[in-house]
Amino acid sequence: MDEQPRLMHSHTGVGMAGHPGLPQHMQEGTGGTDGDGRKQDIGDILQQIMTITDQSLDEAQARKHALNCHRMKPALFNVLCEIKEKTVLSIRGAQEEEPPDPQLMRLDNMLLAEGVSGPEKGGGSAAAAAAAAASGGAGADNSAEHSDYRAKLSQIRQIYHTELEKYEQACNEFTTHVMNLLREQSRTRPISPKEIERMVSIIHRKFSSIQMQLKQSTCEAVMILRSRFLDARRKRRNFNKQATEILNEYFYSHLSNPYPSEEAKEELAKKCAITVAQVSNWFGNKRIRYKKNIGKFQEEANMYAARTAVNAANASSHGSQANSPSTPNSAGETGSPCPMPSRHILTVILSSSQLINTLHV
DNA sequence: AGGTATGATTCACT
DNA sequence: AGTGAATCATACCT
Repeated sequence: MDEQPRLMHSHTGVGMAGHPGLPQHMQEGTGGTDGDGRKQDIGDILQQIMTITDQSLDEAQARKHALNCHRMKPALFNVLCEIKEKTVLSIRGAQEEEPPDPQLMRLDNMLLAEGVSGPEKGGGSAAAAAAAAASGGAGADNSAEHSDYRAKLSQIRQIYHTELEKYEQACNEFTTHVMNLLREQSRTRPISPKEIERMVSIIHRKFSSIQMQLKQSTCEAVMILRSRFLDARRKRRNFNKQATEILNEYFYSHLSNPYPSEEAKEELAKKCAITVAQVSNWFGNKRIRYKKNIGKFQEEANMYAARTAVNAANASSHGSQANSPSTPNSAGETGSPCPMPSRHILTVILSSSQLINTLHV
């Protein structure tokens, strides 16, 4: 039992000499007239604590109760809390109150912008709308894709919120559990409310780092979704054969001036089931590629010229109009209807189209 | 796998 | 705003 005075000494030593801000009740104990009596009290308590594990459960329970009711218990408790505060906990204290994490803020902003967090938007995210506008207006095929996009986005949103709720619930449950545990333990070991508070903040920090991971993976999922659904370049599909033929037919029948008017573009777009912007793109590409390599397109040009001629001949023989979009045609177009036998038309048009081709360099 | 075709994008120009 | 030119990124073909 000679360990007891040593313990005593160490506690009083650290608490009083090393820490001038010690509570009044303990300061009195150092040199007061009843100092010996209080020393005796504390020694008594400590001895009871040291031997409590050797006792039977009932005995220990009774002793615990007796200890809790001891008149010196609150004082000892306070001192031990304070010592703990000034030694172990003060080291961790420095890293508290960190500023809001910029990365977390970025993630939050992005989730908000994409419509994952925050209030649900009825018409999809702003990003989706912007992407739709950028890709040349609302095409007929676009709307289907966007509804698919929205469905997938809301799926992500739902998962995100479910997980977030789960984490929050788990965090609250765990915090309550730990707080109860610490409160319970604070009866037998020195745990100050401040320490409980600190523990709670540690738990919250841990859980918020898990939340950050969730946010990060949600952001990644949204990015992948966006790139898959909204980046038109990635989603490039060749126009169907019929659409290409309609466009080519127009192009080669207006080879001298392959610049469809706005109305003509709209008509072509309608016929081909593509957007006006796509028609413009197509003509832009076609003009430049044709000009760059006329030789390569010669055969194609002849083929379409012939086809247009046949159409024209058929149309004239049936007394009806040709089936091509109305356009501001310039003089000398190859596809103008004329009352000639189709065979003659064919040869004339073939040669005229070749002539135009050669002039068009 | 590599080459070619093709639709989209970007930028400069008018 | 419309266009030409260059370029990108994917689809398609061999």
